[in-house]
Amino acid sequence: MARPKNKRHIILKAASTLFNQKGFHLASISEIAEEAGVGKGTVYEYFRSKDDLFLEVVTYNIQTYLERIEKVTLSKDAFLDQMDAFMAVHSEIISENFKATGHMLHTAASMEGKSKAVIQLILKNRHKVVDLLKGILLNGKVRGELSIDDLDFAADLIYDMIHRLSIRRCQYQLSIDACELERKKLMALTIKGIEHI
Amino acid sequence: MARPKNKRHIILKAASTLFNQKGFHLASISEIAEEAGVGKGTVYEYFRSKDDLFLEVVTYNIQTYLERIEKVTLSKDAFLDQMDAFMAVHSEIISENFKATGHMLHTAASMEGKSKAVIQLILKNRHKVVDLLKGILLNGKVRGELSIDDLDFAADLIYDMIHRLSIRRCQYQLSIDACELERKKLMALTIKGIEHI
Amino acid sequence: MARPKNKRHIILKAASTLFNQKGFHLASISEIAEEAGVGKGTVYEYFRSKDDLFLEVVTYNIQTYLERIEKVTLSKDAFLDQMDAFMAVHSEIISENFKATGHMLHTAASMEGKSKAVIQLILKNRHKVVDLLKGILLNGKVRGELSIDDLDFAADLIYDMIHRLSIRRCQYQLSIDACELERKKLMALTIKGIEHI
Amino acid sequence: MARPKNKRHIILKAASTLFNQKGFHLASISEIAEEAGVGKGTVYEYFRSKDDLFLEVVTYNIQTYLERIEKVTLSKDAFLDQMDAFMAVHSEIISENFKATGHMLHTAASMEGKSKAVIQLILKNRHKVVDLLKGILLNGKVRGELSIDDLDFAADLIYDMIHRLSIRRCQYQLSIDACELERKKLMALTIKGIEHI
DNA sequence: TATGAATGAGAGTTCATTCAT
DNA sequence: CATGAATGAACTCTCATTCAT
Repeated sequence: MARPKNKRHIILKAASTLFNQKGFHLASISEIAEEAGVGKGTVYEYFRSKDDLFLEVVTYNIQTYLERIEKVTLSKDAFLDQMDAFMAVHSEIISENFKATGHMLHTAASMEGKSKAVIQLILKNRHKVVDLLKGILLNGKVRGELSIDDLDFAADLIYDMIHRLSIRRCQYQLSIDACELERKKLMALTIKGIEHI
Repeated sequence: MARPKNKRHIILKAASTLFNQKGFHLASISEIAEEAGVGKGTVYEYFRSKDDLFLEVVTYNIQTYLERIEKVTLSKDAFLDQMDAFMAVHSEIISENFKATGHMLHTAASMEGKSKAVIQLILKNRHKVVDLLKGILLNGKVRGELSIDDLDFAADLIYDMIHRLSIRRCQYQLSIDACELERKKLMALTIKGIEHI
Repeated sequence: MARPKNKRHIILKAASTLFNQKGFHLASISEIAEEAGVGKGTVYEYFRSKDDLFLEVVTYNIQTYLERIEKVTLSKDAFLDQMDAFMAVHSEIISENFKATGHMLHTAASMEGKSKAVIQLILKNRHKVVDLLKGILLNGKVRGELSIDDLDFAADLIYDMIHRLSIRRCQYQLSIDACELERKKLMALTIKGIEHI
Repeated sequence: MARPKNKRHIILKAASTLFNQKGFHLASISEIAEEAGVGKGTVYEYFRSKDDLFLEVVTYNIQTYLERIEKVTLSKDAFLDQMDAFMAVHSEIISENFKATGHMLHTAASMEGKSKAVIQLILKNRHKVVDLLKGILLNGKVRGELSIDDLDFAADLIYDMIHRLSIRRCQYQLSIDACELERKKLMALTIKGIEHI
């Protein structure tokens, strides 16, 4: 079980890289196998089909995402440090997985059967992340750095804002400065409201 | 020139429907032709290639989007009515074009050559819509229903919020009630800020 | 019958030009119609099919060839002048119709049904030209410029030599000088024999 | 690498047969695959494209031609025997590859890019064969069976004569007798000159 | 277990031909 | 007569998947 696991992982990484670079349809099994340094047939030893491989890639990326974001945010104490860390990691991951993410969100429905599994995965992941964010906000409240009542809604909303900012950074290729500016405005706004800007 | 225009339009609609239902790669020319009730070759009488057809579909949908949203929002006077109308139409259109929209945003980069045209189209469209939204906000300010200074930033942000809400409605298949609730919270928040909720 | 004949002729010329430029398969009816300045359907008013059109082009070119070569050679008196004229015109025409000629000779068999007509045409044409050449040789003999007995064989052979030289000029893109040199050697040789060179 | 070479060769032969029978455009990859007894996709495992396959067929046939002609002519001693052998083999090969040969000579120009490679191949081949022929003539001279000075020219010319005779045999479907008669006259003539016939 | 040669369904695209106008 | 929009058969080529080794 030592080697298999390893090879499986190598293929998973290669697939993730290529789904990310070219999207689901334009990434071929041949390329993935080559990228992984294994034979084409070997891919089918570990994954039933291309759809299956894709599903596993999404699963893998989500797990990795959660692990990275948990590790980084929990290593900070202050509310704002945690928020910054969260945003930085989220943005970084979105950037790394941009095309694959886009794909998995938008054409999942056309995968028939497997799609529901993908959607379920994403929803479950979202809940976990929003929960994590809620913990950060609660921490801020406890530490007196923030005064919000509806933490559920706030967490959900802030997650969306952060996600959208990360997506836009990729889609419109925002410069780092532009990104930072938006980020600050965004933070101020979510806390104070538009009227105070 | 009497019929041609008509048939071109029929193919465009069929293509839009199928790109929407299955995404770019899974919607085949054969299917599009069948959906349009024409022969496969006829598609190529009106569009140079599948990529070209896709570009035209995006162009067409964006034009339609702008026309619909302008027409509806300009038929209202009060700020909040305009905002409601904007959100309703945007959400409706996103719902109708969900997959095609997703596709055009996420795999455009892999279309080589045509991709830039698609991205340009989308950016130009975004600017127009954000401008329209700024007009609505300005109207609210003029009417004393709203007091915001940085209209540019506010318009941009609100557009994203609305868009994200619309996307989520499709992705997570939110119920109408859940949607409405989020919408109201969103409106309140963008105006008052999280702290006031 | 005034207009039709004219339009038919225009299409024939256009088809000849394009079959010549691109060969049978790569010259499309659309292009031919465009080159002729008529509608695609019009081609089918005058010719049953593409194969039929091709057959008529070959017929037309052969007739033109015969007319040109007769006219030019009969305008000279001296044997060598006639020979030079013959070679010049033959070479010129081969050059003009290179691809179409090549095509009609080599893939005719794959045209099924029509092929036999084409081959018959070419054979009949060959006999006529060889006869014409025989006349020239006879003239030379009568004028005492040449002493050959087996005129039939000589004419046949010389025709082939001239034809091959013309073909090579096209295939290997011989310079005019190289061509002229070969031509002179050829003339000398056919008359005197290799041993005398 | 044991089997592959073999399958590649089978496909090459099948392609050669069909290009020969129907010409480049009318021989489809499906047919070639069927003739070779393999799947359509298999052809593309061994050859990048139809153009590539065609180029390889031409290369292969030229190599085979050279090998056969060298082997046969070098197995004779007497000048006339060598000449006879040369003519017989050349004629036989032309007959076998008639349409493909015709095609490669006449529509090569329309193959864009690959055409130059084909033309280069043919020219190189011609030089090799003419050299071989020159060797035969030299042999005849050395043995006192022939007295020619300009061997280069003679070899070139004789090659053309032989080629043309072979081509005519196919084009006009000459009977073996007619062919033999022409051949003898041709031999006599090239050596003695028309005037001596 | 690992491989890659073999496959064929299906993709996008072209074009000779037809026919309503 | 003249047209060109419409068609679909047939083409080249790709690629997910299988299976003998």
